[in-house]
Parts: sequence; C-alpha cells; structure tokens
Amino acid sequence: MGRAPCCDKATVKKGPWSPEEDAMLKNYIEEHGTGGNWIALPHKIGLKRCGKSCRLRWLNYLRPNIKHGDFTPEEDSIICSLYISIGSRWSIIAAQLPGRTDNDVKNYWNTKLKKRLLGRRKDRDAHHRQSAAATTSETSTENMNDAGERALSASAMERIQLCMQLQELQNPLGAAHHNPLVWPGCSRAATLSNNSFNSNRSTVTLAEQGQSISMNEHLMSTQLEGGAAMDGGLGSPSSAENSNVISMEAELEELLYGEGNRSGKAGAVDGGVQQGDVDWWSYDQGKSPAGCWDFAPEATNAVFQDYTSVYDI
DNA sequence: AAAGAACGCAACCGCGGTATT
DNA sequence: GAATACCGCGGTTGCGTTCTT
Repeated sequence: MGRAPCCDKATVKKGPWSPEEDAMLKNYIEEHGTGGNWIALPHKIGLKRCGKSCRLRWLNYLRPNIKHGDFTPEEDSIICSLYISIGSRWSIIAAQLPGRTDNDVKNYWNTKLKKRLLGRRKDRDAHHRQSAAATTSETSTENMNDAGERALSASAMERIQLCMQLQELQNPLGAAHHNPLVWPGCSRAATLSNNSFNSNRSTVTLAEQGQSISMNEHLMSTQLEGGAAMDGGLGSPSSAENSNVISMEAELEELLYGEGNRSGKAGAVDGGVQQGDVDWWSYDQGKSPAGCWDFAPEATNAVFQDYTSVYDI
C-alpha cells in the first residue's frame, strides 16, 4: 500500500507556470513566507497547484538571487570535483555554488559537462561491440567484467571513468597499473587498495568564500554521512601529506578544456569536445594501462571491488 | 523550406528520511 | 512502536528550441 497522494491530481494544474501564477506565489511568499507547509500553501494563495510544485517553482526559479546559465570555468571545476568525490549529490554540490540550484547543476552536468568529459563513450562502445562481434574468443573474465560494469549504476561508471582520467593525467607513465584506483578524498579506498592517498587528495575552491580547502575537509563540513567518502577527513593531514597535496583543479581543467585550451578555456566551454581534448575513449591499452576500460582485467576487478566496498553498492 | 534529430531546460514523479501524532 | 504527513532529493519526462540534412 503506497502513500496517499499529497494532492488531488484531478484538480491540480500541471505543466509550465504562467506569469500570473509566478506573481501570486512570489508575492505571497515574500510577504508571508512559506509558513512551513508547502502542501497548504497553494490553498492559501488560491493556486491550483500541488504544494510540491510550488516549492520547486520557488526554489528553482522565483527565489531571489537565482543565477541561470553561463556557468564559469570555476563552477565547472567545482561541479566535476565534487561529482567525482560524492557522486550525484546535487543539492550538496549546488550548495557550493551561490545562486545555483540543484536542478540547474544537475541539468548542466547531464547536458554539458558529462558530454564534455565522457562524450567519447558512444564511439568507444560501438567500437567495442564491433570487436566483440568480430571475435568469438572472449574470455570468461571479460564476460565477468561486462557483467560487473552493467551492475554498476551509470553514475558509478562515470565516476570511475573520471577518476581514471584524472589518475592518468597525474601519472602518465602508467604507474597506476600497480596502483589501483584511489577515490579522491577517500582514505578508506586508499587502504583497501594499499595505495597512497595523498596524490589524489582534491582541493576545491569554494567560490562563495574565496578560499581553498581540501576536499576531505569540505566534505566533512557539508555533513555528509559517515560513510566511505568522508573517512579521508579523519584527523589532520600531516605536513608530509600536505606537501603532496595536488590540486585536482588543474587536471579537471585539462579534462574539460584540453591542454591546448587551458589558457582560453572560456571559449571552449561552448564548443563541446574539440580537437586537443583528452581522447579518453581512444586510449589503447599499451598507452594507458589504467586510463581506460581496456586495461588488465585484474585491475578492473580491483577497481570494482574498491568501489563497491567504499560506496556500498 | 521542410522534416527529422538533437539539445536544453523546466517540471513532474516516486522514494527515503524525518517529524508529528 | 506504528501510522501518517510532509520535506527534500535524485531520476526521469515532456516539450519548446535549435541544428542538421
């Protein structure tokens, strides 16, 4: 037995809001506040809208100081950094971007940033399918990996891919072959994979405060659950650790805009994937052992194990 | 110029968490 | 402790706009 609906769907209006409805809602809230009860609000105003719809409209559109469009490179960097560390926690990510709503950030990620970073996936998948069809000698290990990949959510897959890209950038010589993936800001993963955590510690510039803090400190401060991603924040990093802290921003910048565009990244924002961007899906195995899905199956398994352990999939 | 495809964004839906009774 | 109601979130959908053929 499901929960009773919050409103009568037969009498409630749906679809785009009219300027009149916007004005009614805005005027009422500015004068009286929400009253702590969104469900009752539309009745008080005389709107034929669901309370949830009113709340969404207010938070995403009518609220003062809302910014729309034109995400800055700094905002791009923050979104990517946080997405890699905490996944699709849009409300938390949006909280670091003054004037941005979670819906805005989510849409921006889905329509722009994800494509910019992972846009090669379709081509790569098509190529992979062709290769698979051309040969009947797939190993059982490979099949297991395919199943493992399918078992992960799209979000998890994206985060794995992004982390691998970052690791590749940080360690182009392929040492990552011996260093299973470490999630930025996650010492538990580092422990599980017997790896150094320091080189992957992220630094996020908080646009609102104009200061830089480590991703771990940041995540602790955002009161995320005491799970995996937060463990890296336990205790203060030693001076040795501090000396090894590498800002993720530069790497993200490179991923987002390509090395050739780092100085002119603003222009690249609107251009999508361009020549010079990191060609993630075209990496071959010899060139990038840990930087793509083609690397050794045992490494893939380690990645999945780490990931599923840490994120409790 | 027209048709279809792709894109971008606003809005909706359903679920989990939490407060209240 | 159970039931209920609401809030807030993330995923998804629908539709208008823009681009491509």
